[in-house]
Parts: sequence; structure tokens; C-alpha cells
Amino acid sequence: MAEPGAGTPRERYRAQVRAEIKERAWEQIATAGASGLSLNAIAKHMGMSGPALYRYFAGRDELITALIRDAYRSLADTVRAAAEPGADVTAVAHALRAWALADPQRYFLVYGTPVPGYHAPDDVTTIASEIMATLLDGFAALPTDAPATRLDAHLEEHRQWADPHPAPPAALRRALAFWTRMHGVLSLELGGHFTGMGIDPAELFASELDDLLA
Amino acid sequence: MAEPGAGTPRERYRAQVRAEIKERAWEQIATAGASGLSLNAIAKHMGMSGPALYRYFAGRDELITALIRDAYRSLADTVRAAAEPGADVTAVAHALRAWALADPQRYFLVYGTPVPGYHAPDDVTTIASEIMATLLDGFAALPTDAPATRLDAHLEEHRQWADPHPAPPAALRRALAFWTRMHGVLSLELGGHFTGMGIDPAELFASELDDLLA
DNA sequence: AAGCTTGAGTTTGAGGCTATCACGAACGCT
DNA sequence: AGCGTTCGTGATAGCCTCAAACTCAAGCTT
Repeated sequence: MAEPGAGTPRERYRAQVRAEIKERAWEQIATAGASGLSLNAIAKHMGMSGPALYRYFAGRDELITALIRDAYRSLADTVRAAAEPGADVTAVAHALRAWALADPQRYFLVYGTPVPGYHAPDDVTTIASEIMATLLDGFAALPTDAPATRLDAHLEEHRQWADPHPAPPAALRRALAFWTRMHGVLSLELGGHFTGMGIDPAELFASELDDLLA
Repeated sequence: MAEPGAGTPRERYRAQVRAEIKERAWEQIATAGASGLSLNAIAKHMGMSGPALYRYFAGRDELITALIRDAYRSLADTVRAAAEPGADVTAVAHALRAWALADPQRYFLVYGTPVPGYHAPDDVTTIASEIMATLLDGFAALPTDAPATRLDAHLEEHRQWADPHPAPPAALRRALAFWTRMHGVLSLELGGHFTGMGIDPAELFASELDDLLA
């Protein structure tokens, strides 16, 4: 995004077409899910014929990988923006939920059913730890008087994932709990597992958040 | 399963072939995920030619629906078995985790990324409430001295999903929290989101369970 | 026991998809 | 202006789902 029109005209054009392909792909994913994504359909929709897209993405997998990367990036940016100085973890939680609700399939691209063979590229795990670092910032700033748990001991010895961050074990534990609990409610909500139960998922989400901060 | 060899010979044969198809389908799903399931491949693997399978399942969707139903049934049976009289919620939690780890793709067939168009048949929601009823049994038997929360009030007014069950609001709340939290840890674990972090998911799972029962 | 009915499994084929290849045409740099 | 790079095309191979027509055997009926 630095220098909007950078590079040679060819590179500009190429980047623009790639962007449009991804845009169409998102539309298709939103309505048919990731499994219903069709390069052919995207091409036709853009007025091109099938194989043309292979100039821009090596194949379906590479396109989906690019989309996953973008989704991760978008999530990390959203979380980071919500964690601006002064804001507490509650703001992050609500930003996360809003991000998920805005495009459920995008959420599931990141946290949904994994494809057995697929392995995420390295930069994605980098983004993931960026998200965790933001959470750690939030919880390290939050004092707690709860006694150390069994998990705290485990985390004290296995804290590679939080590596350069100085957060104490209790913060690590709470950040992890934040992550898993928010994800628990969100993925069930987006999966439609509460529909028909008469429950308001927002209340459940808020309750879990309260419990976490108590 | 009542009366192993029930019905006419034709029906027996039909049931047997249907069962074998589903068996092969599970193998395929375990290694390639639900999206990689191919009727054609199953047929070839069984020594038949493609379209023969359509005698037994109207199409790919119907086969997957049958698999989802079986997975739900299996989960409900597992949970119910673990909740035999005297056993507490801890046993249910560990049975749930063992069930999920035994076949991650089966777990994701139930709780994974939903296909936008797809709507589960009614009997599946029946099984889902059977599972919830078992959880409610467990938590209704568990005394708690915690004060009523905001969510308790909401649940008192929206308890259709627990309908004939006499559990108090606090039990409803804790059963829901059990469900969402266990799912939070499990789905992230099975999705491989902890790999590379150095964390033992079992510790995290146990910690969440402890916290829930404290 | 003979004949009719039912249903299993086959081949054929339409239509969709991913992906590869060779070709012509446009583009931009020198 | 010329030339190499890159884009887009059609053709093709190999998957897939699913519909239709046809063959054949097994089972029920009389």
C-alpha cells in the first residue's frame, strides 16, 4: 500500500488484476464458501477465459493461500487498531467479534476446518504471533490477584510462542484463555449452532468476556 | 442395529452396501477432508463403476448428510456413555476430547466450517439437544455458590433449548460455558493452531475444565 | 416351476472443474 | 522501429457429479 502506483506499468496492471481476482474470489467465498470457489467462474465473471487466471495465480491453492494471508493480515490489523494505547482487552474482544460477523467465511478461512494436506506458509505464523503479542500487551497491563495455576507452571517452561514478550505466566494464561474462549463462542455462533436455541450469542460472548476479566 | 439381519434379503444387501460406502467415505474424509470426498473414487475402490453409487445415495450431499448424522449420533452416544450415573462432568469432557482426537475430520464435520447453503436436517438438532440435556444433567447435579450473573437473567427468559429440563439458570450458563470453552480449545488444537507454540493442548484443556468447575 | 417385477450395475454422455500447452497479439522498453 | 516480454486465447487431458437408457439376475407371485 506504500506508493499506490509503484513500479512499471506492467507491474501496476498485474497488481490491479490480481487484486480484482481476489475481490471476486471473496464475493464467491462469501456466498458459496471456500470449497465453492471456482477459478473458471471468476475468469468468466471478469470477461476473461479460464486459463488466463493462471498467469496471476499458479492454481487454486495459491489463490486460497493468498486469501488466507489477506484474512490474517486483516484480522491482525483490526486487533492492533482496537488495542491502541489506553484501550483495554474488551475493545479487542468486540473488534474481534465485529470482524468475524462482518464476513463469517473470512473468519473460517483462518480458524475453520483445516485441509489435511495443507500447510500454512511461514509469514502466516508470523502474523499469528503478532496477534498474540497484542493480546499479551493487553493482559500484561491488567493486574490480577488470582493464585498461580497448574497451567502457569507449564507455561513458564513453554513460552517460546511469546518469546521476546516480558509478560508473566498469568498473563500468558489469560491471553490464551481469551483466545480460546472467544473463538469457542464465535465459531459456534457463526456455525449457526445457537440458532433455534433462542439464545443471544452476544450475551454469551459478553458473559465469557466478563468472566475472563473478573 | 436392532435385529442384525432384519428385512428382506434385498434390504439386508442394500444396508450392507450403504454401510460399506460410508466406511470408505470415512477413510477418504480422514485423509483428504470432506471437500475431497469423491463418489467416483469410492465406487472404483469398491470395484464398481461410478454411477452405481447413486442407487444408494441420491448424490454427494445426501452422503455427506448421512455422515454428519452418524457423526452426531456417535458423539451423543459417547457423551451419554461417559455420563453414566456417578460420573461427573470431567469424565464427559475427557470423553469429548478423546472422541475429537480419534478422528478430527469427524469432529469438523459436526463443528467445522459450515457450507453457506446447507441446512442440517431436523433429527440432527434433536441429537444436539440430547447432548445438551446430558450436559445439563451433569451441571444440575453440581452445586455452586457463585452469584447470579447477567447471563443468568437472559437465560431465565430464553430457555427453550433446555425446555423440559428442570436445571436452574446457573446450570444452564455453566453447561453453555462448558460447551463453548471445550470447543474453543479443541477446534484450535485440531486446527493445528498450537503447533509450533510449544504448548501442550491437554494442559490448556485441563486448565479450562478446572476453571469451569472451580 | 414359470413368468413377471423389481432393482442392481453397466455404458454413454452432458456439463463442470483444474491445469497444461502452443499460439497469436498487444505492449513497452531500448 | 524493432524486439523481447507478457497477456489472453483455444485446444486438450483428466478429473468430477449426475441423468438416462439398457442389460441382467434375483426374488416374489401365481
